[in-house]
Amino acid sequence: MNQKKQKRISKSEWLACALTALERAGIDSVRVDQLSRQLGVARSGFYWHFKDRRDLLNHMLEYWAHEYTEVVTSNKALAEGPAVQRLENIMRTVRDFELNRFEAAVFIWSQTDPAARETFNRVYKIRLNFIREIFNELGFKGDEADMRAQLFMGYLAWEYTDFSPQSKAKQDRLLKLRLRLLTKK
Amino acid sequence: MNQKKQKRISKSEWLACALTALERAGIDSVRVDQLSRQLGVARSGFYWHFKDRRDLLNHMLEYWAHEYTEVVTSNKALAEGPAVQRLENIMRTVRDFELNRFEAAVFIWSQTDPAARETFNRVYKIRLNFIREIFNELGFKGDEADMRAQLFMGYLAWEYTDFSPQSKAKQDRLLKLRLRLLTKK
DNA sequence: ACTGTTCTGTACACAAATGTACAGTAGTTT
DNA sequence: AAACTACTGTACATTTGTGTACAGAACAGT
Repeated sequence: MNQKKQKRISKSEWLACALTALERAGIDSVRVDQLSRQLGVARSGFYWHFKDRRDLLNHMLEYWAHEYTEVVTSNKALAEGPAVQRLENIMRTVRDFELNRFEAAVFIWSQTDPAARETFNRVYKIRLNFIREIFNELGFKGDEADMRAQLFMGYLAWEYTDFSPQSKAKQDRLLKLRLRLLTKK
Repeated sequence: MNQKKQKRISKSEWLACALTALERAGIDSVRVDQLSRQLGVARSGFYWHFKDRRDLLNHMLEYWAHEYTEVVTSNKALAEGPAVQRLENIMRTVRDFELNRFEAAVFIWSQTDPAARETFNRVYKIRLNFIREIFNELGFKGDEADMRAQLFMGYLAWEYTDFSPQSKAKQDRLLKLRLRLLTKK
């Protein structure tokens, strides 16, 4: 009955908890102290998994760069079909899996942390090239392709703020309209 | 020679310093302690101007809502001319005065602070209505107007991240192209 | 020169976060 | 069952930040 089951928190659980804090309140709120309290364990366990707080931050960057970019740019399923269809798939994937939920936090983070800045810039180059490539395929070249890729990316990054909450049905209609406009000659 | 001129820091200087910190590293980095060190004075002066840290935060919200929204929505100069011209003026004003420099920080702030959330939502409704109105004038109605206003706003908010640094000349060409696309029937 | 207002420095009490040391417990492998 | 790995709790030293108390300097108006 009263077997005192000891809580055991794995490395990835510490990471997940840290990422949630990052999303909610920015990198400065990612505190070892608070994470341990949220997980209901003592702080010391943290230092078994990570050398120190900095070590955790580096792991977070690595995770973000991989899970929130390569998942799109290296997804076979998203590389098939006609160009317009691929753009739509990307829009839906980002929305459905909330792949943009760390954008603002990581951007702000990148303004003061050189490591974050390096990762952020690298990831954004990859993403932008990836999208521009598709617009090139659609026949847009030079400035015209750059403009559309940036508009597409910029909107996608900011969309998560949900600045204008609306029904799923309406979201869907707007997505379609947006796609049509962005690919219009 | 050695007249010890005492530094005197006004309320608005504390505010400005706090806003810079907000922009650079988010609301959690706005620390009375650090502000005082950056200003080169003791912490105590702060408590003459503000009741406590919370009081400062409220002033920051008020300042942001006013200076970074009403300055656009209540600007007579921006309310003149044909609709397309007005959109271009807004785009240029936002870019030239960097009116979007607090967007990410305030958004993240709004996720944990009810007061910030209230201000953020209020400001975004005003902005969105303001822009949609112009698209309505251009003949876009319903979903079509909503989509364009959101795309316009979303991009504008995210543009400041400067995720793809480019020459002034190119920025200008892209702005023109973007305006044409967003207002295309 | 006098007076009140505006602002600053020093000192104190307290809370929150970091990192280290070390002993110990819970599973896993041999 | 012994040994090993993976983890946890308690305790401690240090740093950083908040807010209060209070004495006093700088300035503006009379």
